[in-house]
Amino acid sequence: MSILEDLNPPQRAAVATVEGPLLILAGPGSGKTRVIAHRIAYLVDVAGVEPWRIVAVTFTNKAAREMRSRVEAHLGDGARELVLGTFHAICARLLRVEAERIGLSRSFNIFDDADQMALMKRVVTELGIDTKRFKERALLSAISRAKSELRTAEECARSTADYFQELTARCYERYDELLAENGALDFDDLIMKTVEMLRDSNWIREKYQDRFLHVLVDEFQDTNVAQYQLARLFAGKHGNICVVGDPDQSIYSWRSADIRNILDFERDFPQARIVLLEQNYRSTQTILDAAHAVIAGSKERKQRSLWTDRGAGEPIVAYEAYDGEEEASFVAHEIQTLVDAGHGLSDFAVMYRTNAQSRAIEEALMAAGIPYQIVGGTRFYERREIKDLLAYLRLVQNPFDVVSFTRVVNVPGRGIGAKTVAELERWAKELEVPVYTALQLLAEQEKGRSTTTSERHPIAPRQAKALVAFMQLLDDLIAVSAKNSLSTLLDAVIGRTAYRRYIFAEADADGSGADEDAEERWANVGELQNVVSGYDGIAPEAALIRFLEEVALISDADTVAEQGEATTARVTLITLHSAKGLEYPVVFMTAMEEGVLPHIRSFDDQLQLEEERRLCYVGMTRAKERLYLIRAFRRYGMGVSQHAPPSRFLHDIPPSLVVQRSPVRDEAAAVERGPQRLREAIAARRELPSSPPDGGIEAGARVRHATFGDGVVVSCVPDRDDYVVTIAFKGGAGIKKLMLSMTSLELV
DNA sequence: ATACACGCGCTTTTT
DNA sequence: GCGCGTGTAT
Repeated sequence: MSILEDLNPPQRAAVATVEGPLLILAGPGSGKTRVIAHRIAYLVDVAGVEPWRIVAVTFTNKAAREMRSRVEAHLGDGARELVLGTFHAICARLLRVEAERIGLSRSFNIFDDADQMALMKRVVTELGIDTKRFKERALLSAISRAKSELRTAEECARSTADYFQELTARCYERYDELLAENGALDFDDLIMKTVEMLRDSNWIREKYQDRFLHVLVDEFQDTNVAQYQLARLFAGKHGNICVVGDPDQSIYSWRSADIRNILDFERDFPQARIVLLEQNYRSTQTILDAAHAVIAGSKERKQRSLWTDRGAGEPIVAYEAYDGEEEASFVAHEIQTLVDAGHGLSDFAVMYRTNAQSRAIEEALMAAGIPYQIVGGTRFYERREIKDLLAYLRLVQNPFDVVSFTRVVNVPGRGIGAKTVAELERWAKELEVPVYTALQLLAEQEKGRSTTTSERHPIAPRQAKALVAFMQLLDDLIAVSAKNSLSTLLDAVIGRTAYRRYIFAEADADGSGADEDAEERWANVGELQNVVSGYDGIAPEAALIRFLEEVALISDADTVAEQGEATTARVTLITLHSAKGLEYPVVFMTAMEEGVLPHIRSFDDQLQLEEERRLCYVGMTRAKERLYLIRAFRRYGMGVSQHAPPSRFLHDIPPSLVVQRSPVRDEAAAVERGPQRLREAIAARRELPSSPPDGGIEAGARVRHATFGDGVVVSCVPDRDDYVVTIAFKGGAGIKKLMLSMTSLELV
């Protein structure tokens, strides 16, 4: 039985326990992905289960692709028939198959974040909601939370505890109505509608329960209530449900992920077998010990351990830079040093808490000539030109999509302003028909036909003419789509709208420098044509549906270059959230400061603080060989520069695992930065009270710093919840004065 | 209808 | 320090 051969005993149990419910608690680097792939192969090869009877859910599309290719290694072409994907992708597929039976259009569009916002804007305007007090974002996320707990608008309306909830319920109802009118579903709908479908239709439920003999869910700690219900529904008949997760890596509670699912699983399936994977094959013992020290600070955590036989390895490097800029250049410099020592560029990942932090790192890497890739950030499919063209394609698939309609009805400009659109919408509402239907009526009237059957439209002749032309364009495109490849359709969109001319004409109007921008945007259009050509083998109608679906469900993490992929080697820049599930030989975690990690918005909530801690743990456990924990002494935020105290998580790491470094140790940098620090220290002394503050250190006191050695205090001033102390140190080249955090000092 | 200028609010994390 | 949205001028 070659499938079980190179597995350790718990892994083997996880693979070969075929019948009944199974909970696998898998620590970071414990070979979880491998176990799942082997398990699927085992089910097929040894237990004789047909691949199409297995449904496996992953967290990202990339994980699904990876899983499929791993299973392929065992099963060959049989892997094709597996139902394998994210919850969202699998649900979208099922809903399309069953669409007619549940009163859904088969060509529904999937609304992404921006589409949802656009729709919500309409809702709040319609309902006259004060968006100063109640943000669309907040209302949307309340609705999303409700949907992820399978609560309908009606149910929300029945139990409102305060005004915000009442408002949410009202918005929810209207928002859903608008989605339906637009022939669209949002992300949460994909899950919720599938659950409702399986719950309400005995026939459909039995069909899938009979079909799915085995259900697997990866990253179970990050599923929400609706997703868990769905998994249970799938497994409702045979009860062969296997979930894999790690409560310590639960970092998506803000997206309604619910750790309680793990506890509920044990309750819902009391006979469940539990397997613990605790041997780590990824990191050095030093990295594991440090990560463990951080996560052990978490309350209400079941004691678990993690071990490796890989040896201690390099100590962790803790680096205090002066500011964000210096932090970034340290990263660049360090990467260069390690590259010179033989590392490849793809060995490195720089991780940060917020996307905004990537900027500084990016600039430093660029200046150093180090190639990099940013995961997430401004995504390709969020570029204006791409969204425009996608909106045309979406209109072709579903002309009732008002969000896409308003986006491109006047792009490129064709004399149809907001007022005209509003007029058209009002008329449509009056006739109680969708906007697209109103447009068709208007076109007929303009052609002089059937003026008697409906009320005369209120649009001025010139605008009416423009609208008719737009509808003609749309209808032509729909005709093209019926019997041509996706490429031909996209080319038709670009050609018929003169999109290239539009891009360059817009650049001209803007003035200097914009030409490059236009070139880049046109290149993006070319890239989209490239992507689309990958769908040309598929039948025209199916190709459009599939392409739009895949684009809608694409995620940040999906854009990480896969290992062994034939691209040029690059350093990876990535958020801690997106980094989950990945590993790199060398990891830099930046901005290890109070307010960033943990993030300031989590300060007043114990549960959120715990999640920040887990986020830190996730980041640390990505590292295989070397881990850098970097912070800056002062950092810019919202226009001002402030002193940033070190992250509380750093204090949890035993000092014996860490080597402290700072620019003064790295002498070249010290010479450069010394005078600037001194200037700022003097400036600070002028602005702030100079008397020794309560709880501070008297001027003249002798202190010790881990990096700089012994020194004498020049001044000590309060700065937020710490003191900034200016100290004169005896350095090799005379006396240096530095500003430091008081917490980093020791009195001697 | 389009173009530009100013002011406000804000920044977690994303399928 | 920035992007977005609103308001005003052409």
